[in-house]
Amino acid sequence: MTQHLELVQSLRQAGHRLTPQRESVLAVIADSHEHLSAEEILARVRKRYPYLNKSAVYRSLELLTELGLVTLTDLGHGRVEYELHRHPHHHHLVCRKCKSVQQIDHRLFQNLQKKLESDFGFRADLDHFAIFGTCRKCSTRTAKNPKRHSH
Amino acid sequence: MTQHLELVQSLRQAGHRLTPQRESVLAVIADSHEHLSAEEILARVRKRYPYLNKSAVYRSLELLTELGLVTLTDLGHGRVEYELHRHPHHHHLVCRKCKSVQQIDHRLFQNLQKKLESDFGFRADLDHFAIFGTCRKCSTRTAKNPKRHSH
DNA sequence: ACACTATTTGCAACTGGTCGCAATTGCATC
DNA sequence: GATGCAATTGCGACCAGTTGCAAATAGTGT
Ligand SMILES: [Mn+2]
Ligand SMILES: [Mn+2]
Ligand SMILES: [Zn+2]
Ligand SMILES: [Zn+2]
Repeated sequence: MTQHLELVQSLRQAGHRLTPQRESVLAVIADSHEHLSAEEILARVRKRYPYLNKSAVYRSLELLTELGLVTLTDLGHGRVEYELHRHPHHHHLVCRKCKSVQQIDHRLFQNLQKKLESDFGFRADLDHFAIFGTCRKCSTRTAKNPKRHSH
Repeated sequence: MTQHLELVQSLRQAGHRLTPQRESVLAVIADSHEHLSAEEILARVRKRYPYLNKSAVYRSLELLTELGLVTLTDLGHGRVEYELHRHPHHHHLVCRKCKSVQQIDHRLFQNLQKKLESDFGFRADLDHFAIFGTCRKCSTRTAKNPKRHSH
């Protein structure tokens, strides 16, 4: 597993320990190509490593996020979702009506990011944002026909 | 109270009822010039109107937000914070190190907002965003001197 | 291989926020 | 100003996530 080496290095470098809990949480996230909730991560880890506690999952996720290996966001599904932090990173447009989630490129945020740095000296962490609003389908549908939304 | 009329109109127009709970929640928010947590709102309302339930506060806040009278955001203080939705709206830069909160103008987001609409047909709700990162002070401090942060 | 200890884990209690449901009430109509 | 009823509230149970603390363990040194 290519992620394993990166994990060990990052942990060592910051003075943390490599525990089976952390290792297995990262493995589950690295193996998935969707956003995963903490509950889902816990369930998947337990298939291979049954003695894992809820707190350990949350604490591992927090650490992996600090180390930059994992990224999280609230996509409006009632719980936070986690994903491997791949480069270049991406963001999401979430429709409040049909709940669709669309991926967008980080480049759209680069102007804003530069302006915040030049105007305020503020270095914004803009990885994995969720922007809520109304998607094209739902805008046009409600404009002409006041019917119920669908996914 | 100038907000009262606006509330009554908005409620009626959308087929909602004017209850003392909703009225007093809005009054507390309108009287404050800071961000308030739900807990703080509950405490302030109870000074005048002691029989108010936690659920009623959250449900009133949800409705007032839908009606566009109130806006909320998570500024990283462990609970969501509410504020009267004044125009033009504003956003915040939150420093992860010193926890400082800085206000910025909505105009910084207008290019992004237009691009999302033109490229994806997505109408983004961009009122009252919180952007996390590192402020100027904390960037320069950690660059030259690896000391503890302050507020 | 063994001892040492600071870090990490498991657990249970707690917190902020949501939800289902029965009791209450705003408001429309007479 | 009384009646009727859908909208709203209060309440308690619940859910996702956090925290304090005692027990366990990764990693260092011998
Ligand atoms: Mn994503
Ligand atoms: Mn604000
Ligand atoms: Zn949509
Ligand atoms: Zn700072």
